[in-house]
Amino acid sequence: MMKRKALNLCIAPGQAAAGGTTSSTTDTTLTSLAPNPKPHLALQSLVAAAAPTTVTINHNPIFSHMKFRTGSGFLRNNMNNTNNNINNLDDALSLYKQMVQMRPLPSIIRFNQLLGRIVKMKLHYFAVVSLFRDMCTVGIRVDEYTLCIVINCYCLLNQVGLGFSVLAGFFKRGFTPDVATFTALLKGLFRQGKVPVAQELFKKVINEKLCEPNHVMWGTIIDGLCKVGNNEKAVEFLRVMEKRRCKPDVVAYSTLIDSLCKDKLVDDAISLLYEMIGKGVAPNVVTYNCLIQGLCSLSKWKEAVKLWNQMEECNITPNVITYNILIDTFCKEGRVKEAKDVLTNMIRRGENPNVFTYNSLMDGYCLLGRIDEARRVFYGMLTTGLGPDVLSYSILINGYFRKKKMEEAMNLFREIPLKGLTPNTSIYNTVLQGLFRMGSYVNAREVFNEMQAAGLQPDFHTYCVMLDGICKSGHVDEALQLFCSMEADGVDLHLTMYTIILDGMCKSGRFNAAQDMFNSLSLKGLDPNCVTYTTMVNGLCLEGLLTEAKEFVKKMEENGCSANSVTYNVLVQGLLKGGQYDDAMLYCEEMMQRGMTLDSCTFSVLLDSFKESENDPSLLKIIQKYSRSGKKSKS
DNA sequence: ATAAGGCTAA
Repeated sequence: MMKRKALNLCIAPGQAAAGGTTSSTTDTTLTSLAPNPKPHLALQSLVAAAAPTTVTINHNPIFSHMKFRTGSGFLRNNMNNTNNNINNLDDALSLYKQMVQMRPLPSIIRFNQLLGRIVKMKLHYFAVVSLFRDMCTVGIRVDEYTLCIVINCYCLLNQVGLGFSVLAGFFKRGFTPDVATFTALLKGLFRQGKVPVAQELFKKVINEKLCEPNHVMWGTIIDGLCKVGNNEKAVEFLRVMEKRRCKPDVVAYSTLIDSLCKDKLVDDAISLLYEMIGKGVAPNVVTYNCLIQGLCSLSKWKEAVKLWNQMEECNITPNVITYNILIDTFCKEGRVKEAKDVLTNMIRRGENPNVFTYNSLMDGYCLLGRIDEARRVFYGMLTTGLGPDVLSYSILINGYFRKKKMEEAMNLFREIPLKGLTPNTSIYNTVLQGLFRMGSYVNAREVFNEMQAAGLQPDFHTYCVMLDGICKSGHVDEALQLFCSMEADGVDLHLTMYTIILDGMCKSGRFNAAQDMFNSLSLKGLDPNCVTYTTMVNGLCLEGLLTEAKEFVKKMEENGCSANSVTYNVLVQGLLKGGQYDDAMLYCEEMMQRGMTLDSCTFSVLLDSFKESENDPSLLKIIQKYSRSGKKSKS
């Protein structure tokens, strides 16, 4: 218990890193051996630029559930073998505890290995920071590697400002930050969108010769530029790299290829593939995975299969990810049969399916309404030694809700904690949406409260599902209450949320209130989008204000927001219901010119109006036109 | 022989 106190360190803003001080950089012991004798001076302005406006670190009670395994052979077995058998945080912490008590202390390398191991778990970056702090307190002499690991963790926690404060620890200890250090910082800056600071840091690295950039650093910059959505700049960097000694490697090309694919520029991505091959850089599985994923997400899976074959010809072995991409794509296209063929193929070739594989398959079955088969996959996972994860539950629960089988869905939901899994916000969102769709308003409210009681913060989706569900179950005033309390809680009120509320108001006869709210949007700095406008057009139609509705459509186009098929359908329905058949016909013609079609709802309103109007000729014209075009598109 | 870059699901 005593030791735990030493471990249970939550970072306070002022003493963020590197043993406490952040500004005592007056170390003069740096010798001329270093490329730049005073890098800290060069970096001072950047430290300020990268600093967060407010420093907040979530208090992570990682040690509160820490269970020490005692009296077993576990720790002894791990003494000589740091890297193996450490599969979870508890194991790592136990080992750490054992290590700090050893005399003499294990070398810093062993500690670094342990920290690195925790980083690779991808979940416990803050634990690494805490352990580092403890190491400093206990008096273990950390080295450059340790500090670099900590910087990386801060960056992964989106706390690049704190990462920079670790730099002070470098200077204090007489270490010189190297290319790995700066690379980690650059990654952190890009992750938080601080592109100008990243650029400045890179400039300084070059101009002041803080280190020699290598492949990893260039790769990080290219990835960073891609991730902030600046492909052009990333290409520029690639071109600069081509002219330098440090030529782009597979990673640099693949990064860019992936980014192009994600922006649907698959053709450009493929050109880049051939370009790299032409320059003698051999693509690898990752390169092909990016391209196959890019093609698949555009539903061009036949071309994806071509690339797959090309890849095989080059003797590049597909990995789990490659198989999963194909399986997932086939499932999403409703081709579970093909997906299963890929699965069989993959097992035959000795690649083990993982949870992703089975989740995709389950999703495919659910999409086809074949819930029993989905369930069989779910339980089949257990027999292969894999455990369903929270996403597996979410998929199956969603499937049951689609089948309107609320009880099965909720039983599964209740099972999650019993299996040692922790429900996350996303699964709560699934359940809430399902419950609302079932009209189970009371249960949904309960689950919403339960979620907050469990310490889960509702996210954007949660709020949208709640607001929409409450409105659609006829409790608009309550939705407004929730909306107000969200505002009071400082929730960032997104346009979508306003649109949901506006829709609720319009559909419940509170049009004037809706109009007031709509007019107030610009004061809040929100620009209505097409959905918002359409919601209001619908509101006007419901009020019988058809002239205003037509003007509204004109107005939205003037505001640079072009009406889509939904807008027109809403307007046409309104006109039909209001008996303005000639106008309805005009708008239908406009729709045809724009390549839009009447949805089934509008069409049935059209037929109703036709009957009611005792065969109005304008309506007959529309019906004929659409029947004809319907036949044409079928043939 | 301990640190830094690319690909799967939502």
